[in-house]
Amino acid sequence: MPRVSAEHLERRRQQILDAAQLCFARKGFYETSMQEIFTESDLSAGAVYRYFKSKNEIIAALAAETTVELRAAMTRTIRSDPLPTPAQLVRVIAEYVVAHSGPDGPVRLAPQAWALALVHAEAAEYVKGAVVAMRDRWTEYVGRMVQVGWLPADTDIHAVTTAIIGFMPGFILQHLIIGDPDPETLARGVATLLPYGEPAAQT
Amino acid sequence: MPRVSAEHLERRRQQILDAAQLCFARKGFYETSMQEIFTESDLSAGAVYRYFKSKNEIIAALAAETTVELRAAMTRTIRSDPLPTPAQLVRVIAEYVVAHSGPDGPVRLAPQAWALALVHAEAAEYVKGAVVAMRDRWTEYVGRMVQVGWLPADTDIHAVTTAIIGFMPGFILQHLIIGDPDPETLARGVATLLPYGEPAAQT
Amino acid sequence: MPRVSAEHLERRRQQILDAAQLCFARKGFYETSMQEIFTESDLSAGAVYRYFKSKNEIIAALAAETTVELRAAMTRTIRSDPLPTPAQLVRVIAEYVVAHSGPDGPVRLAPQAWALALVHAEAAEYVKGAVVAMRDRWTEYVGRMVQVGWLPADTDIHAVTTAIIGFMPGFILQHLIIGDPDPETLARGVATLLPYGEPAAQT
Amino acid sequence: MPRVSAEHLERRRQQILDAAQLCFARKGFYETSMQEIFTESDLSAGAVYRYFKSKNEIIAALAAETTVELRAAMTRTIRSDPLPTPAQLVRVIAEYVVAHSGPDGPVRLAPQAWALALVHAEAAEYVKGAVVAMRDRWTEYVGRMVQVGWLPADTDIHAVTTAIIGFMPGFILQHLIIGDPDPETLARGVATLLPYGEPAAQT
DNA sequence: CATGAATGAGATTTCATTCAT
DNA sequence: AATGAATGAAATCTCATTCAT
Repeated sequence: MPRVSAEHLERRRQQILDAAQLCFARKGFYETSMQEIFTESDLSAGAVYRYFKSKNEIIAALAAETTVELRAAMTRTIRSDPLPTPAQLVRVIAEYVVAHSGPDGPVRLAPQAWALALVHAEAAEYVKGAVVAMRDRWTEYVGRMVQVGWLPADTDIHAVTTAIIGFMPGFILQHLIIGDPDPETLARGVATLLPYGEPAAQT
Repeated sequence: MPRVSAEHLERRRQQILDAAQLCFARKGFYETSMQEIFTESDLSAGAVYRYFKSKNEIIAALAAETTVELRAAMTRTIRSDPLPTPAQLVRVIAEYVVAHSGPDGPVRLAPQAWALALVHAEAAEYVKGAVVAMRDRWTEYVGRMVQVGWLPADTDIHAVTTAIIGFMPGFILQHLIIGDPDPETLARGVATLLPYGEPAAQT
Repeated sequence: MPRVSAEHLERRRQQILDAAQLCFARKGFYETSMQEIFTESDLSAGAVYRYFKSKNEIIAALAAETTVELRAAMTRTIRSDPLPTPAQLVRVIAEYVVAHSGPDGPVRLAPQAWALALVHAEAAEYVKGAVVAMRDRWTEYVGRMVQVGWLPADTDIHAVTTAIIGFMPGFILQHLIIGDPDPETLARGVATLLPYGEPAAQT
Repeated sequence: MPRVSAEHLERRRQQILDAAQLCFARKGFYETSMQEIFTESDLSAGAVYRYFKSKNEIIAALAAETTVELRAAMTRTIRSDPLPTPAQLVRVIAEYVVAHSGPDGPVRLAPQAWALALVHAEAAEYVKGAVVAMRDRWTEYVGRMVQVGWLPADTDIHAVTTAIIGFMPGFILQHLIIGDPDPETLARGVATLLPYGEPAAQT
């Protein structure tokens, strides 16, 4: 069926990425064979290889695409008015994480991408890109914390970002590995530590 | 009536684990072949397989052992007197991380172990064990924060632990993937957020 | 009632053969993919397969056609008057070889066709046909050598042909593989061995 | 069965090369799959790959080894006393060729190696080496032809070598592709062309 | 106890060919 | 007539593991 539309091509690409994401979330990059991706995507080997030159290229495309949505959610949240408290922000994030951490969920790819970055020079590049992009959102947020007076005017924004960003991987790992914490708990903990804007905090 | 002493056996085991740790830190669990472990350990295939039934068993043994030292450092620190501030504590941790993040360093195994846990049911067990053990240290620390009055008496210790523990994976990932942050910066950021015990904090 | 003219069909066929010849000369029959032929010929897969049933059919068509031109050159030369000396004849051949041995040149197909003939029964047929046709020219030439008295009247023409024909593959292989000999050198060597008609030969 | 002797290793290597030679002679380099070599050699994939890093390495080893014997035969012949006539020399060669041209014979590798050299840069190196080594024997022979007075003292030995060497590939190709000529015929043809030392030649 | 040669299933990728549009 | 997306068999090579010596 040649002469197909650009949409058709894009749909196929997405079909492959969707299948790969499910497989990778379930079994990881290494233990997922290409054969499983063929099966899951209902496509033949040749078809998949028409859209992606290699397994690594699929991984790269997924890594690039996966964090986009989470970043967008963060951007929306930190730009809302009034500025959300840290507890409110991490709650949004944590809820996103919980919602996308099912057995097939894309959040499960994050730790795998981090691990891959340590071992694969090319992967390191794009994973780093995704992490830096995410950190930029946090930097923006910390900047606004200063603006609203929650942090002193002379705050080292970079330093605070370095610290505060940890809430996110901290929650992801606890949720995925231990399983227990819920957004509510995390938000309560953050509210205790950083009681900005709380009614009667830090007497 | 063993021909060789128990020490000998233990020495061999450690020799293999040391070699494996170097290899895994460099290339990851999957891209390290057993052959590389044989070479790095100066042992033959048969010898290695006498001490470990499979590659997975080596991975398991390493994943179980890797965080031992870091946990010990944490325990020492949080039990020291007077109680270190959060900034002081994360600085100790971050310095340990930096010191053990070289191309061969055991800290590089941590993200790989996290990823493995998501994909391998058996691994999930012992990685979870290590993470829980680590979290127990943080729980102890948060408890002491309440004791010294940095946090209210009615603090939800579990919730605060869930939040504060994030500083550690946050720093590990930033350091390993982006490369830039140093313990000094992290400590400054934490001190800004949690200025307990700081000379002239939060006027 | 064909929609397109016979010329059109023939033109397409030739377009494909030309492209294939370039590809095969560069990379050989096996390492040339059909895709490369599609690209080189600016035709689609479907189009090429309309004119040739298979890759083997393209190879066959080319192998059959490649030596046509060289045979024609030989025919012209050996029928010229006066009869060229062996040295003169091989010089003509060698010059043709050199002129058509560029990275794309059709002469590069000859050794590949010889190799193919050893391995592929069908190919063996038409390669043999081409070789026999070429040998017929040499037989004709040797016959004329006898006629002009360079060889005894009772010469075993078949035997001499068997021997003298070797100058051609000898030169082709040396030229393609080693690269050095030039027509001049070959002609001088042949003139030394077979000094018929040379001004002051073989005192 | 570790700790095996060097002979054992050498035997295995040869076992693989022997199997490969049979396969390649029958089906050619490209149409022989590694699986066929495994089967023919009664070895597993892993075993073969312990001795040769790749299929190309097997081809290379064979190409290097195959002409050794023929070269040795030539050397013996051209150094014998009295100096053989060209007809005698080519007869020896042709007999060797016929004896080793069976369906499995190593001579069948020669045209394949020539073709490979045109297409594979690395192969070009060692095939060229083999061809040059062979040509060196002919150069030596032509030198001796001059010494015994069959050729003038001022003969361009290189040029004559370039020409005379052709008898060999000429016979190989005719024998393998057409099938008919026998050493006897070739020798008669050469004797007619180059009647040195013949009882009553060239009246 | 130690060795390391051997196994063989399985991984990724390619490619000639087909056929719906 | 032409397109080119899709097929799926097959190819090369790797690697955890075993066991005769």
